[in-house]
Amino acid sequence: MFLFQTGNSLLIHHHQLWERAEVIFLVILSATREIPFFMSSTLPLAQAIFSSQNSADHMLSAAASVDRDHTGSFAGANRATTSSSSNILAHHKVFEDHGMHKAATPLPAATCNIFSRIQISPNNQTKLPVSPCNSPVIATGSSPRGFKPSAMVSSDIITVNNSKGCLMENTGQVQISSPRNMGIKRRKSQAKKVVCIPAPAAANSRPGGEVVPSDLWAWRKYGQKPIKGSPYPRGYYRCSSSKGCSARKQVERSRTDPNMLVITYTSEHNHPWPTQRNALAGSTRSQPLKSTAVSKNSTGSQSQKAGNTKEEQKESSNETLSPTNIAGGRSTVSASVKEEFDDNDKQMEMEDTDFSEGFSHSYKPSMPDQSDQDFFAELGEIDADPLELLFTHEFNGDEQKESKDLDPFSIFDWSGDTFGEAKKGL
DNA sequence: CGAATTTGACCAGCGC
DNA sequence: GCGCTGGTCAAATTCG
Repeated sequence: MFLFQTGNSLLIHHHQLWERAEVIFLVILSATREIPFFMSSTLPLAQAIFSSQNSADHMLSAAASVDRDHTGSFAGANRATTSSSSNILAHHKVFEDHGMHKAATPLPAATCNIFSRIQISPNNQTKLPVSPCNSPVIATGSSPRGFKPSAMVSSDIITVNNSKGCLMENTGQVQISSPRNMGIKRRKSQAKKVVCIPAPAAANSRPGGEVVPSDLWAWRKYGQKPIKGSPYPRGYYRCSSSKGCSARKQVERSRTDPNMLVITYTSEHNHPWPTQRNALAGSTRSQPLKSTAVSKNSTGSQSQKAGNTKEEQKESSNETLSPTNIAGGRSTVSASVKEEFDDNDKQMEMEDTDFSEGFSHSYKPSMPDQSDQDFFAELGEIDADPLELLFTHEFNGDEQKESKDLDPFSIFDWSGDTFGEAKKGL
């Protein structure tokens, strides 16, 4: 596990069972936003999650649970969010105050911190505190790449007690895309990942407009449909990074919490992770921020309903978030610390520790052999296909090497952005 | 002009 | 069988 403190954010890079190339956690905690951020190595999801943001000045977002050993990592990660340091205490308070339920009064979108519990499975009764509001939660109906998500939040067993939480509507029946083209019947079991993330702040001023958090894949919108029972339309996107790619995603607002976006991924990308250039080249139209639009947004009415699709979606595209955007604002890397486990025992040992104590120490320098500067300096040297790095990496205990390979900044190609510059500054 | 978005139409699954 | 609903197609439109 790596622990970074990046300005107001604490980033925990937790890779477990890396030999499966499936498990990675990134937890970013914000002192000011009080929003825990989890992330999985399920790349598109991670990207989407990672790129989501609640507001322009903080890189935050949410979580994915990927834990072959049941709830270990997930629980640990969540526990981590409740542990010490001023950041974490804030989170802890959030957990307690909300009692895992909806706040009595609606919180501003950017500070919505409703943590509910998700019951993972009949076999695994551990209840994981997960925010349906701020932490994207991923449910997978089936496992991509043969990964068995024993503790990955499984769709058909997930329950969200939070009545206003983001529902994980992944039932046994999974709707798949391209039934006509592929000659495959719909509603058959297929890889499906549901991500629940907080809608970017900009979206909140524009209800009905889907501000789709970007991932590094390029998505092209091919449809939009009003969904019965929901005032918000659902957008249909397919991967445009590669011609034959069948990856699709659906983006809609949670009907129970308009501040949340529910992104459903179906199918897998059949091509390597695109480079930033490619992703940008194939992504949605860029649209420069217009002051008029901004002012309009700033005074936007929440009463707007779905159907104002044209302008909303254009703005959606405009606000498609990128790591650069996320990194924008005040977030700077003030310190970095990483700690790594070379086996599950160590990891569990860490999880068993009192995070309220452990964190305050652990995210302080605990990398005796490598300075923060060296660490990020090495990170900067990474120039490889992050997908390949992620999915071909074998956990060999070479922590330094691994720290490079798993560098989330490299993965998300922060080069040139504020965050990247911050890294260089270290 | 190429690429992305919009949007009505079409089709298939599902429930009654 | 019929209607409803969700998912996709594709022509038209929009934008850089």
